[in-house]
Amino acid sequence: MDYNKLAELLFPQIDKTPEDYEAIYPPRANAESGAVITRLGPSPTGFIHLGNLYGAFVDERLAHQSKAADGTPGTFYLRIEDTDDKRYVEGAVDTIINSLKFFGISFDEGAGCGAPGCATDGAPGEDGTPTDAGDYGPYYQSQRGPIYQAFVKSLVSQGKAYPCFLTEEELNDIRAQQEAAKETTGIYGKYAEKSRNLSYEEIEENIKAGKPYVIRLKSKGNAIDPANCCMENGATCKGSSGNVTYQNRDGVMYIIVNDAIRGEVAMPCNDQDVVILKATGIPTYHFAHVIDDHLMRTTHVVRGEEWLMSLPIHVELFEALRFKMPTYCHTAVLMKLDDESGNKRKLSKRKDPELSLDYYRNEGYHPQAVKEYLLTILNSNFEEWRMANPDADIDEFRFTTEKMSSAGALFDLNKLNDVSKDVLLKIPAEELADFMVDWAKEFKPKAAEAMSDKEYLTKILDIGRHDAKPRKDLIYAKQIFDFISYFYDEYFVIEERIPEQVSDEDAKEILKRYLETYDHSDDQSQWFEKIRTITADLGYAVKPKDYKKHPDEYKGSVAHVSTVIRIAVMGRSQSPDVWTIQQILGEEKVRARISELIG
RNA sequence: GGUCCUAUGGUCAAGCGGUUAAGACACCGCCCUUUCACGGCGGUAACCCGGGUUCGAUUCCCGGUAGGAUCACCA
Repeated sequence: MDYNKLAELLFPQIDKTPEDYEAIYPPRANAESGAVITRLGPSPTGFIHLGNLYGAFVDERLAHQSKAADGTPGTFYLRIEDTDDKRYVEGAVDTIINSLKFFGISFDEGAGCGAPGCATDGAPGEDGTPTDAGDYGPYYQSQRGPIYQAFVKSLVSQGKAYPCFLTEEELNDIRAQQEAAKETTGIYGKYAEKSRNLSYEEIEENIKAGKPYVIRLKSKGNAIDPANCCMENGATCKGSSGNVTYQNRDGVMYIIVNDAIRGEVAMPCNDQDVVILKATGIPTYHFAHVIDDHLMRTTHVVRGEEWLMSLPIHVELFEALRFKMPTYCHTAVLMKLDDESGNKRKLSKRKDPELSLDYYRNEGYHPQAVKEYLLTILNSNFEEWRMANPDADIDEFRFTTEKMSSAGALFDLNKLNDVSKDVLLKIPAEELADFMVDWAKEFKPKAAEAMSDKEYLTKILDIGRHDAKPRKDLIYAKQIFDFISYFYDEYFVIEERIPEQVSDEDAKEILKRYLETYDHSDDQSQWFEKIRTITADLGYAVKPKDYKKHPDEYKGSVAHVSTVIRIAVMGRSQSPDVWTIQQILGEEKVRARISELIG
């Protein structure tokens, strides 16, 4: 078989060679001297979830905390993996960029990153989508067809790949047969022979007949010769961290890959003649990954654990193409405890609203809090670091893949809330006020109206935050609004009953006397002194301990008296310091609310 | 089913041949306190099972078990 002739038959329109593309996309200067190049490769389904954020965060940190010899940081770029045309959703790229930007993650390069001057290609459509930026584009896989095909052509001309005309029915039959015989499914070994052994004439005939076909990799399978591949000509599989070795285990050839998160991972070599180019001329993920990450000069591939099992395919592809392998970082899957089974399971799009990034925006979690929480499950030593450096910027933390857990972490809302309390405490009240209003405008418009007085809102949010032991009761916007809603008349309601120690008559009397003696200009101790007086006059204990010790001698204590006032002014029995609240509320409102209750 | 990954309290996790097996969250109790929150102190609670290796295994090896991942012209 003349493979060159076959390649020409299959790809007559392709005139560029791999060498041409190597020249168009030269190695990156920063990566050459140690900087890390990472990428996010989402498919444009429009759904971006916590797992994406988790991965993106790893990518971003890895790239941006690395530096080349001259101090230039690494590069983090966005590549859209839209080889599956069925899944494209309009506006998805904007959604991805904006969602991540909300969490403080931005790209240096790639799809939709439109920095002026350096764009080498445009985003699809003339609909005003931002243009792409960078010298390694196109950044949409759907636009890279000729590039992939040039490499496939080269593979075919070397006899490393071949066309396959198997129909869907034939494929199904083979699978059924394999399943019945309890064999591994797929096209490999003897199942591949039929297509592998097609003569040039047969192929030509099929093509003339218009039969659809795919291009498959001619896998070396177990027959791969370790002495004669990776180790040879230093620039192939033997990657930057020297991370693939072969090992014969009882006649089965294994690859051992050094994963930056998991350490050494051993798997049998690939023996499947996987599809690399679909009938449409578009590559499969496997092929696109290998070509793109090589040509775009990615140094670290961060992706979910679900890709681990296809690593042997990628290794063989890198080998066949003589590319240097990147360092792989296979992250653990985010898990959740299933309510029904009690088992850990992958967070699911359908069942778990907290998987969606929108959930956090809806509830009004601050992006910093989510980020901080993510880091606590991402790197086991982060919490320790945070305790030692409570005020340091999160980016000062030295993130390492070694400290990442390889087991799936359970998502813990409690922990998020706890982290959030501390994060919000460090954000100035004024900024928090803006955050609240922005959130409300989007999710609770009426509340946004209520909170329109920013000065007032700022004072409210700042209550008790500057003491030696500051309050930490602000967690997320929805919760915060519930927490402070009584400051706004339109949301003020009496939610609780007066304590049972206080009779209705006493309650009225307490409020009456409170109102009579109320002086808005009293300082806190003058104000409380008056409450003590009322307390004693009506037969309640001024010291709660006295009541506790001698419950028979008093009706109740100053705590109960205070609660009555609390309910009158706040509508609830639990709140921060009453005096402070009244100062913010203003005399008019205080008097009005109490009068209202006395009737 | 094949292959791979993982296995320390309810959760996240230190540990990397000898420890009273850290810490954080949650939970419970006490203290502080006019309520709540914060804070302080204390408490309940863990090395999946069975074999080896070793003077000694949570730690190393093998086997089970359990959970997860994956077996497409989807990524």
